Amino acid sequence: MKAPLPRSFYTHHTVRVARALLGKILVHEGTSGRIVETEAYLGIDDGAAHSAHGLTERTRVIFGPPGHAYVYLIYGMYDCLNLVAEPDGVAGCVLIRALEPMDGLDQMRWRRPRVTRVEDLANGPGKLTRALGITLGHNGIDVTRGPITVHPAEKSAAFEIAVSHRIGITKSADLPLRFFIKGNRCVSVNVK
DNA sequence: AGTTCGATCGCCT
DNA sequence: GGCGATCGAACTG
Repeated sequence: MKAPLPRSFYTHHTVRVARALLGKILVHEGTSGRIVETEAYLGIDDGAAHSAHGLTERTRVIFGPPGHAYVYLIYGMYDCLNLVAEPDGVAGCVLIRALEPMDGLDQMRWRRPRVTRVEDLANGPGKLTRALGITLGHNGIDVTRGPITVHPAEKSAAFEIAVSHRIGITKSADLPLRFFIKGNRCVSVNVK
C-alpha cells in the first residue's frame, strides 16, 4: 500500500479534485475500494451544496482545511462521505458516490448481508459508507492521517472519465459535476 | 415550536 | 416505476 495522498492533492479547485479522485483507493480498517464515481459540490454558485447557505455548525468542516472528511446524515438513515477540497477558508467538497470493492469483502458482506453481487456492495453513497463502516463519528477527521485514508492505485490503469449532471438533487440540477469511470460495473446509476 | 424536505435505499407492484 | 422509512438542519412565524 502506497502512502496516503498528501494534503496538497486536495488543495485545488473542487472539480479538479473530484476528477483526480477517480481510480484512487479508499481505505478504512481493513476494507477498501477503488473510487469509480464522484460529485463536486462547489462553494459558490451551487444551490445544491450544503455550504450554499454559508458557514454554520453543520458546514464548518467544508469551509475548513482540505483533506478532511465531511460526513452527514441523509434521509434520516444513511451516512454520506465527502472529502474537503480547496484551501482552508474556501468551501468545496467531493461526494464519494461509488466504489469497486477490493479488500475486506467478508466484512462488507457482514455489514450488508442481503447483498448478493459484489458490485452492489458499494455502488451508492449510502451503501459504501455502510460497507466500509464509515459513520457520522468520522466527521472532521484528517484523511491524510486516518483512520480513513485515500491512496494512489498500486499500478496505474488507463480509464476514460464520463461526465453527467448530479444524482438526486433539485437545485443547480443541470451542472455537469458528476464524474465516473466509463463502463465500470460499480457505478451507481446509468445517467448520461 | 412547528413544518418542510432532502447529495438514499430497498422493498413492493 | 413508486413509495415508505426516519431525523435533523434550516426556515417560518
